[in-house]
Amino acid sequence: MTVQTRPEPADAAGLQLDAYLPYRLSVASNAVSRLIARAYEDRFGLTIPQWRLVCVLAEDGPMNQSALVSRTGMDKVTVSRAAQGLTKRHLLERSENDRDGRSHVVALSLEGVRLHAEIAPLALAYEAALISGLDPHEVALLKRLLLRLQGAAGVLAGETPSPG
Amino acid sequence: MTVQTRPEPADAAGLQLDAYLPYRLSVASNAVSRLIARAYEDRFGLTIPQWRLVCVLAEDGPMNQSALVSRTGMDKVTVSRAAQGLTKRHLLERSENDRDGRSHVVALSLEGVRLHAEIAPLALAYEAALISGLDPHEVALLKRLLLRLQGAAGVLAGETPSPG
DNA sequence: GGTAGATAGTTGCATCTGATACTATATCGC
DNA sequence: GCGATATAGTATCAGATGCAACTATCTACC
Repeated sequence: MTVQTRPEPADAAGLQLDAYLPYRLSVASNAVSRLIARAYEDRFGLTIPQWRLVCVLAEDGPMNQSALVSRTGMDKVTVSRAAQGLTKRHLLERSENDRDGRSHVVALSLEGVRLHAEIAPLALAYEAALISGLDPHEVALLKRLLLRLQGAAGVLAGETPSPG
Repeated sequence: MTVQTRPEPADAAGLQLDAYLPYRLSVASNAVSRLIARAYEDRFGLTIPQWRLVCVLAEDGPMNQSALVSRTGMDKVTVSRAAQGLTKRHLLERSENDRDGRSHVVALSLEGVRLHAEIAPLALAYEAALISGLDPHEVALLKRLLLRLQGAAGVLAGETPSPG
């Protein structure tokens, strides 16, 4: 019953895992994410979702959680939990939104701003190390292509096309 | 205490999440993975790790699990569980390795080969849809860059540099 | 040839993740 | 204003993931 498939069936001849884009993408992303996640976790006790919230709030200023959801593309549950964790550490502050009793406005605290300023150079250093030796315009193209893939995946999944 | 950070601290000025490569990579990979995972799960009841094992075994023929680990880069626990799931569905067969009592040789069953031949065209169609409209040599470059990033991440994480 | 350390693979556990269900508030239509 | 529906956010549960510990076997060295 066991089959020695050196020569694979004709139908499947075109498929090689190593050259399969979703595979390459996933493996590369996992490697990079693991690296980054470990750095933030070990040195600052931050998860990736938490770090993303900090970044967005530092860039764009206070907003409510649903704005964070659409801004980061993360699940609302993920955002909620990340915000809770950060609030517990007083890196975030949540104030009542008097225009809408359901939502709260989330903002970085002074300490949160300080942490962001501390991590940002490290984050940039990691990026620089990852792309060292690459042509800058190759990097730009890479980012464009990633956005493109993200958009295509969203469309194929039946989402309303938002990115790309 | 709450801080309105429209103009961010100078240190962090260079960091924009949207342009941050690890972020772009993660978001794109998640979007693509979700799409693919759902397709395989819904239509064939396969997880991504299971599908990878099927691919590798179809390409390279029978091998033991540790070979699958190094070939796919997945954790040995992930490989073990994926192999168990596939074996339960009789898509895989495991035979004793008389040269080494610890390991078993894992091979696709006839049914597994059939399933692979059935899914492969779908997998290729997804890839084609994702990259439609892209210049083929851009795609080639993309794959090269992803390998490069994977290798750089591994090196930075202190692994012995294997890929790239 | 027997013991120490390496390797193959599994199990247990702690964590992360996302889908679903739920509460509270807001908005729309009448 | 009042009821139906939508939205903000949280809680709960199921599944995936990976690390660490474990068992079994193999290899090396004395």
